[in-house]
Amino acid sequence: MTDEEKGPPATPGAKKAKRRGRPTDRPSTIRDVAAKAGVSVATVSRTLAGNYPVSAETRQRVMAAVDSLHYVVNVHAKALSGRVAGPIALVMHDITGPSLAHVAAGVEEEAGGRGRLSLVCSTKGDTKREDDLVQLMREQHAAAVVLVGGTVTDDAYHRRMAGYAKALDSAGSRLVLCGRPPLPAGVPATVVDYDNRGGAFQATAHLLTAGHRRVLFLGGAPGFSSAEERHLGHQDALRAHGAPYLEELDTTGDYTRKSGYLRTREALRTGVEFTAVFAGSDVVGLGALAALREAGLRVPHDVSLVGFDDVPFAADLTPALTTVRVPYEELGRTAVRLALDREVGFASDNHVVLSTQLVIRDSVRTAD
Amino acid sequence: MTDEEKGPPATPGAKKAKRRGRPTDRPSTIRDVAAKAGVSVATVSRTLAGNYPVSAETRQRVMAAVDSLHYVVNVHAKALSGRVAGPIALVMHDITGPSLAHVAAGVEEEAGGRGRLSLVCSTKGDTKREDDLVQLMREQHAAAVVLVGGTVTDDAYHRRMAGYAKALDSAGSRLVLCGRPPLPAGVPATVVDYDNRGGAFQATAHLLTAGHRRVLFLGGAPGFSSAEERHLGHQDALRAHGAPYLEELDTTGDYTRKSGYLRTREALRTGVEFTAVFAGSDVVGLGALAALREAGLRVPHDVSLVGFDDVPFAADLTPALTTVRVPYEELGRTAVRLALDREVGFASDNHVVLSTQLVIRDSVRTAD
DNA sequence: CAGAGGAGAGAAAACGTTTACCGCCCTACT
DNA sequence: AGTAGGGCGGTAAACGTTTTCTCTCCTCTG
Repeated sequence: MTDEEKGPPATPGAKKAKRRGRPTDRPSTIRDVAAKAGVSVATVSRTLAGNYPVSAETRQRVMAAVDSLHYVVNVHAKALSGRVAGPIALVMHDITGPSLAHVAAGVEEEAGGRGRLSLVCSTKGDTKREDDLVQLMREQHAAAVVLVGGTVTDDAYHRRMAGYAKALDSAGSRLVLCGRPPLPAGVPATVVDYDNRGGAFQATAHLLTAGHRRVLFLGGAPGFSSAEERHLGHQDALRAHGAPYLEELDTTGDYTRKSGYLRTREALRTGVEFTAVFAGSDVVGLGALAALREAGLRVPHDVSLVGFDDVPFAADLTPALTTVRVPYEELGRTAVRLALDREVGFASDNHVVLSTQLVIRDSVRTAD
Repeated sequence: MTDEEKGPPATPGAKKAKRRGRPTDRPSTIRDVAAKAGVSVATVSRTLAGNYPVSAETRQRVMAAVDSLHYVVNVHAKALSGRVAGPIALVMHDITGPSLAHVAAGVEEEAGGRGRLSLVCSTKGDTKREDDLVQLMREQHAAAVVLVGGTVTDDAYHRRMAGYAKALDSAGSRLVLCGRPPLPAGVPATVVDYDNRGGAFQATAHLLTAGHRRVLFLGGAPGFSSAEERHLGHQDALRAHGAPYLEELDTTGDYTRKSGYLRTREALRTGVEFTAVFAGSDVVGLGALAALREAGLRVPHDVSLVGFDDVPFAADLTPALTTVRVPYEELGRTAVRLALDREVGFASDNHVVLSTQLVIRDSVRTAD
């Protein structure tokens, strides 16, 4: 599947060239260098590694040979003899989303800083492909496999993760879940999440403090833990401020612009009253904004709006969107840090929750 | 640097466990499986590869052993014996940018579809780090090293690329440049670019056709080939439509929101006349939009605006931004396709230019 | 019934490194 | 003067696969 032939053996001649003599074709090996420099392979290896005394004159001869032959060490051989650290694998739904891209950047940065390579793969939401990818990363001897992004977190999900965790553990890799709820104790995995509930609480509380009583909630899909946590946070705030919970203001859908647009338009059409909107994600907020504007309503003059995520464009909207910042890059960095510290033998937590923070811009106005 | 010890040898006990007997600790090898199944390693290998007849009963025994030992093949060993295709390396400034993320997605998709792994690394614009990364990828025996994103393309740049190309070639890797100008003939590299000049031509032509005569051009930084091409395209259109070239309308800067904002505000302040703005990139357009709005000007009612790139948020702005679509994902896909086809022995072009396309939305209005 | 041929399996040689073990030669003590 | 020890360098044994030879049975054909 994932390992194909390097190329068809093609002609018998080509095959022979591959097997027999080295006709300028194949990259040179340490043995070629040794021969050219008139030393043993051990000396070449030691010269290159620099962890063993080598006379200046020998070093020079070796280096000259290395240069003239364009020698590069073969990682696979090196890894086989045990001197290469495993890469960090990042498995996500799709790299293109603004928040996921930041997680990826965080992972890449932290991994690179520690001399690790980052492998990225996208699943497009296909569970089967996720299975394959985890298996593949096991073969790659990845130091850590970081799964990131929302999913429905039902029983099947938990069984799947436990399976991944054990399979990876047996191959010496660590499973890290990013932006996902904790796993049962005993599962060999690390979870890095952020405070969805607290963030949502702050968002709604901000609206209520500004005097709004009827807040249209554009929630995420049921079953998704992050969506449910945000929902909970919203309700917490309602309760804390003594605001009524109104079923007609509580909607669910997915985190797309379209869904935000449709739900807002529908609310407007059916005439449910509200003076503010809390969008479960910034993109949903974008849709809401469009629907509001289309209906001739101004933000924040007529209705206030709060988003969630603080994606890059949030600050560039008009009005600049008040939203909840999620430390996506930090999420990625923390994921690899925890996995790697553990690998090196440091104690590290199995479950950390990063805090979120309300960032106030121009899309909320005090209710009259 | 990039290859560190897998972990400090720590205690002598740990070291011994590593070297000597296999105390449930180290992942199991093909030999363990062979022993458990009571067959030779050759048989295990063949069973797993499935490219050689093995009796049903033997197969079953082997599979049982594989399962119970949680065996996974070691890629490094496999690669050493020549059965693993090299990964695709993507080296970019920063994964976080909306357009680069799409290139990355294209690369990942095409690579994944062909059973290749994708390595991503970011340079943060540091040339030294780019050097290191290219060297690293050479060691990794990457099938292709894709460099993407704008840079200043001076002589030093060309020398650097020629050096990379040769170094990679000697290690059996192919250098692919994405969104960069062609290299001199003879350099073993592949270049995939898109039509900056043509796109810019269309953008300005669209404005001129709508009756605008004074178009503020927010160009990119001089020295960047893409910026210069767009500049050329803009001038082509001016000439083609008999519109005057006015120096005070021709600005350069970088492709940031801030730069767009500042330059537009400056133009407004100094009172140079214009009825339309052509922003060299969508983010720059975002800045222009903000400055225009701040000055009480409406888009497109008072001034028209065209961007470049068609980043995801372009369609979500108010007004939805008319812009030039760049096929970023296609760029990524093409890069790996060309590199891989060549590897397999198919002929493939060394230089392809993808076309861009004007997408008309709501930010341009016919001039009175 | 002899011999050809095929199916199934094992032994061992690569693949390209790193490193544990040994040597050798010199220098510097006692 | 004898020898301990340090600086250099070579030999060869891993590391975990794949694959080429072999070899041994069977089965089928003439």
